[in-house]
Amino acid sequence: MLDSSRFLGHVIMYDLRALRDNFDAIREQLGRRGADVPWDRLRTLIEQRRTLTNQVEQLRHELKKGSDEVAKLKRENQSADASMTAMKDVGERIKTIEDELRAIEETLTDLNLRIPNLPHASVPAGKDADDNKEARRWGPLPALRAPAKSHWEIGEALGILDFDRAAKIAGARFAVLTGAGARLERALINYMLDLHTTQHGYREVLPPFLVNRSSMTATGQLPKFEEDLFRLRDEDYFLIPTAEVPVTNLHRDETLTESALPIRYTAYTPCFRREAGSYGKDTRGLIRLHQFNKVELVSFAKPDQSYEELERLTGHAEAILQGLGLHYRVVTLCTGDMGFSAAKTYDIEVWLPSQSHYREISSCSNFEGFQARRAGIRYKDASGKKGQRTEFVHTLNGSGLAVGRTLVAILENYQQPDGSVTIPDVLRHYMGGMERIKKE
RNA sequence: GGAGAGAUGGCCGAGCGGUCGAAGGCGGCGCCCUGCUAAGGCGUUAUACGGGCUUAAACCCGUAUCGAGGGUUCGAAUCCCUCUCUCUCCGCCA
Repeated sequence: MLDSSRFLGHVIMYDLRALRDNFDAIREQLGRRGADVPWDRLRTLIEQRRTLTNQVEQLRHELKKGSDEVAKLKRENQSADASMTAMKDVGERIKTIEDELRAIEETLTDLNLRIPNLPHASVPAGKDADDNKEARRWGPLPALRAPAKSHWEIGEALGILDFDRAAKIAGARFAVLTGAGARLERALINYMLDLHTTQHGYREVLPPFLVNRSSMTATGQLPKFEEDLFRLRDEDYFLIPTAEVPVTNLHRDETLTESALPIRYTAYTPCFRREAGSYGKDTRGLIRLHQFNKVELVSFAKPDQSYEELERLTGHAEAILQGLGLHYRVVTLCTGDMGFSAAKTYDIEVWLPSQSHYREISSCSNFEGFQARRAGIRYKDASGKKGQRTEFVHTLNGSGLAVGRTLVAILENYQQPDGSVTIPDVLRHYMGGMERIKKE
């Protein structure tokens, strides 16, 4: 099996040739995105690498010729001392240049891995979330018969959410679900997985929740965002921040068969995030936790079909909310608000009555070839005919959905004046027929 | 955790210091033969990067790649070191 520890070698996000040929165009496009890339240094390094590579290849050619000469002379029982001395010198020159080259490639690779993806042409330009464009809304705003309570008020009153004990056993930003709350979370997971596998054509995956450094690098979490991740102290394992990481890496360093595309996976996993830098934000409730559950959708698609696939995948995530009867809207993220690896992203935002706000419950992105290049995921047609190129696939993923936030939306949108919560129809058989959650 | 074995092309498998990008087989592709099929014959069959070239293909030249990274040597698939992974046995464990 191939090992992608070779990341610090030659597999690089931006193909250096493409980067060199389109340097100014890329620089300009990423500038609008707010990328902090040391462009001039990058350009210098690329040129240096090119020069040194040429030199070293020429010398190696010389060395090869010389060594063959030595072999020939020895076979003929002639003295090869002169050639050997000359080649020793060539060998040393090669080594010197190689050392230089190695240092340059190391910095170059590191810089390169920190360059974000190029936004797709259809992405609106903008600085932050305020510049995102609403694409559509679904369903009516819920008409509540009393002032909306927050989900933590509802949940604690019902005895199904316990933040005090979560703080005791773990700390801030953790939650304990009990009784009908725990069951509702489980029901949601099953409902989502069942819908995606039976109606939307995804294959279910249950991946590892810890992954290695290569996997994190492939999907773009590393090297730039290590501080967002939980990492084991004694071994180089990271807790996954999303199932995107293990599931996309399923096909790392593989060449897929063209006719098999698109390949679609869905996975339930817990997700772990340090949430460094979000102090003071969403400190109460289930919205922002160090550990939360998510059902993820991942797709590997042919480049000319990936935007179609993005629409489809987003629709699959929306279908969950529609099934649950929850009002939501879809927004197209602007250049400044997109994640590092994405070329285009739709956020699905569900309505939360207690905040009178839409809150993100899913994020669906097309990464185009960005992750595929880092991860070495290619495809070709299986005919065995000559002349076909193996190309990088496009990868996509989206939450389908964030389970905890879905539970929040249910508690808040289906709360009743008496403090109970009605369970949406589609979940009832997963809840053993329960129709509403009442105080026990 | 302890002891041992191993990693070579799409697959199987040889090679253990030069003539090796790598024998042989299988598979794939092309042509031939054959009424069809089967069998058979001949040939061909890795990838990446750089250059020849102003665009694309073809072709040619160069370099790299035998799990990964370093080292020894004029020369490494072959020798040495480190790491990763796989397998077997023992221990531990859900």
